[in-house]
Amino acid sequence: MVTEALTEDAAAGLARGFKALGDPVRLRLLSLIAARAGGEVCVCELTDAFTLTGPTISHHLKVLREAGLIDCQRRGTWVYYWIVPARLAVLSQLLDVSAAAASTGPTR
Amino acid sequence: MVTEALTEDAAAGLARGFKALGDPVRLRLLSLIAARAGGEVCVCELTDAFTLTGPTISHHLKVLREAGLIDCQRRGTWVYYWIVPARLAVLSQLLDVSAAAASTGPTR
DNA sequence: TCTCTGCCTAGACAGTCATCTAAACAACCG
DNA sequence: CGGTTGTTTAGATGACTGTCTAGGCAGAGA
Repeated sequence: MVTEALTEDAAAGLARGFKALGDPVRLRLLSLIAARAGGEVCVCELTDAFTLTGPTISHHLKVLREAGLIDCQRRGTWVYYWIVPARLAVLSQLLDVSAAAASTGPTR
Repeated sequence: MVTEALTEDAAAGLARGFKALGDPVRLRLLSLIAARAGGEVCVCELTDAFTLTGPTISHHLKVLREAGLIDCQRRGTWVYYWIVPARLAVLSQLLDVSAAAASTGPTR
């Protein structure tokens, strides 16, 4: 099992991802996009799900995008967002490995 | 597959966990504790691994503890910290499920 | 009891963040 | 071309965060 302590650089990269997830609004945005049939969601639908202003939603989407968790494309009038599964998997795996190491006991 | 959108309350609880992970120092602390043979680490060892002051490390440990990710106990002079695997597993699973939903296509 | 060491709390300070309003940009449609 | 709608950018503001220094509490040992 790979349970080495993180290097400073690795921790910084991963923390950027977790930090983006550390806001209830962004988590719900991610969840709304992930749960979406077709995998793509228009911004207007996301905005409707909150009592926040458009610019605020736009800001949160930008944070998620800059963290590599989602990506987007404009098609005509509308902008569509989707999940980047590989990035989520990396973060998930770190937690999974740490939890496993802790619950199954010492590594060495 | 369970890929419902998160409720506001659920998102708030989960975000508290991810927020605690969203700092490089805290991520490294968690990793150091998880990688530790025996599952427990003394604060003094953690402090030595950083160029930060004791109070700063203490602060970060408190944040992790209040997020339910670690727990601690004083035994004589020293305080020992350990991972709470169940909490990490919950966060890991959320990401895993979202990634899976996004990569395998529509849920319905 | 006195002192030493390990750890935490309190308070201060600079930097970051979530949110808003106002304004700009982009695409469609008359 | 002008107007309407969807989305983002810019700037402001109040709140929160990471870090420090100073000081306090807890346990061990002389």
